[in-house]
Amino acid sequence: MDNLPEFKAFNDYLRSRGMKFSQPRKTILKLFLDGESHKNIEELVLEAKKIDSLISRSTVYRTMNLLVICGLADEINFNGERKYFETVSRKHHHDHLFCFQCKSVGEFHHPKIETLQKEVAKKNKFKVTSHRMILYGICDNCQ
Amino acid sequence: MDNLPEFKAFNDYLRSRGMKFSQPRKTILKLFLDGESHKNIEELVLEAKKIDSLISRSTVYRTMNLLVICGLADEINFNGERKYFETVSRKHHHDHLFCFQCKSVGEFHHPKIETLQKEVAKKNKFKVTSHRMILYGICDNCQ
DNA sequence: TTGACTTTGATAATGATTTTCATTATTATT
DNA sequence: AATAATAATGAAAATCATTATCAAAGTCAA
Repeated sequence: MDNLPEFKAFNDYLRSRGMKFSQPRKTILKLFLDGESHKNIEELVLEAKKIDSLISRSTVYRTMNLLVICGLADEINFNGERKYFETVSRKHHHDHLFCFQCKSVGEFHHPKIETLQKEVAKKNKFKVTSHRMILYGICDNCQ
Repeated sequence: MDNLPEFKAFNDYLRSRGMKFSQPRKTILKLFLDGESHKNIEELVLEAKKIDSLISRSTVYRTMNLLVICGLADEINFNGERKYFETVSRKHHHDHLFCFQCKSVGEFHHPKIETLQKEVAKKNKFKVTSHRMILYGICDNCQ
């Protein structure tokens, strides 16, 4: 588990600024990487408490913020809903399908759309640093 | 001013459920329709107070929520930033360019992308009710 | 003018997130 | 080991945007 590239990356990041890769941080990183690829704080807190009931909500927030800062996690705001985190490193870029019914988050990737986005950016002389595309609706299961 | 279609629509909506098209509501609707096409609550409150210093933040929130419910306003969440409102009725659908520097909001429309989105939805058996696409970065001016 | 509404502003409540702070852990140095 | 320096933690308080509450004021038909 500890030999995943994210463990090394987070460890490096922390060490490089005199911070520690503590046990709570390891637990939270592990949970973040495992299972469902989109988790919100509430889910992470619940899972963390199952493993170590002493881990506090504060620490989950703090750790997730660190992961975002050091580029290992991405925040996504689905309209209105509470914010979600997803892993950055292991996946290629993708966009989202958000189901209003079951709140599940699907993913898709469409290279042609990416190309057209770049075209749009160029036409508007806009320097894109990131982009986000979300289709809202009802997923196959919920229909 | 009062003969804009939005005034008629809001008036109809309110009357139809025994509500009043009060002066504060008129002022807020006017501000919402005027000028910048993307405004957040803070901007609306400031502008409203300039016109009528008695208008409260509560009334701005309440009125904007009514406008969203009756379909005259749309809420957009740019990642992290506070939520923005935009007019629904007068514009065709479009997507957004959000500048991190000056927080300005540009718009674009690309029919081909829309087509590809529908294609993606179909492939995933996902029933789309709305979608949102935002390019984040630095606008022409700020570069 | 009365009575039955609706609207309003001020204020309190809420919910998610961040900050504070006293305590506990970790680590390097003696 | 003991110590000192610094970081991490949990609990609780603070913050921020938003929503709900409520008493007072406004509207309007009968």
